[in-house]
Amino acid sequence: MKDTANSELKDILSSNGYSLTKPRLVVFNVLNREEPLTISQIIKLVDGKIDRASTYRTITLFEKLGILNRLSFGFKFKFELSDKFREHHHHLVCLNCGAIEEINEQTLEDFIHKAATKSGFQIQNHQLEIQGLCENCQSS
Amino acid sequence: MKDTANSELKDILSSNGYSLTKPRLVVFNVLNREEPLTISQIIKLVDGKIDRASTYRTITLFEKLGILNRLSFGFKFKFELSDKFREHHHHLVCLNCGAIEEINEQTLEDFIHKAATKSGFQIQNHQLEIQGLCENCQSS
DNA sequence: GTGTATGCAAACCCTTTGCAGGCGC
DNA sequence: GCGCCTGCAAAGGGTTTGCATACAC
Repeated sequence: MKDTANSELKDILSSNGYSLTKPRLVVFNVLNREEPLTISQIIKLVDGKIDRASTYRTITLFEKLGILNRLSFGFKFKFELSDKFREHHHHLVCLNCGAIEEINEQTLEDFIHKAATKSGFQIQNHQLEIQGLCENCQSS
Repeated sequence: MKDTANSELKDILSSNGYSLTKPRLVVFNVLNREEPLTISQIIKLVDGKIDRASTYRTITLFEKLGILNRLSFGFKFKFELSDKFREHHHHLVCLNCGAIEEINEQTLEDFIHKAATKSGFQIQNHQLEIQGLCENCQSS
């Protein structure tokens, strides 16, 4: 699975004229293991291995190539690998404990597409984030 | 309509122990007239009238009091007045010309609530953003 | 070997904070 | 009149950029 992901990454890079370098691999592997991360979390996780500036440049490039998605979590942006590497999904974010749960509902997806198409719009991408209280935090 | 909005604003402020001051009115009026704005757009629009620091403080306060919502638009946050002042809706953002269209579909809302509740989650808020091409830009 | 990517360091910009004076109630 | 709010200016962080060296192909 990991190997598949790495060769997929290499394909995307080289078909766009970029090479697979150490910083790019390091950032990719961090994102491949963890839940959505803020830039500063990514910088901390790769600290000592690669320079901050390279981390920023890599994230910018990955976003341009559609390798990762930028999500808004409350008042911060977080990044996670795109649908090319992970199944398409949305997030339930608990406002109390910060837990992040994924939801994946085909009927919901269909509805979103239907609603947008109705306005003559041609969908390329969408994000849905839901905030509230998870089951554990409702009782407290 | 504008007057209604202004008195509604005053109510929210005073019932929370805050007063209606010039900077707060200026920022509110800018948001009441325009489509979603980034912080730097807001700062530019109120430049000369109020200080940057006050703009930041006002936006922070408004967000805390639920007067405005923070939205993620691509790689920036934008702000617009909350459901208290505008009907609840979502956005269709054109990736080519940047046009922002609003959609408002009750069935979609119901579906989002149903999908989240299924996981035992108690919804408090949600955001949906859809990117693609608007009707005009599809032909070019 | 050639051209791109990295690391380093400095510059830049956005945002926050402390404080004295001014304004809302 | 009292206490909160603003403007100013400075500090603090996060992000970007230029350039010489190192690496990928």
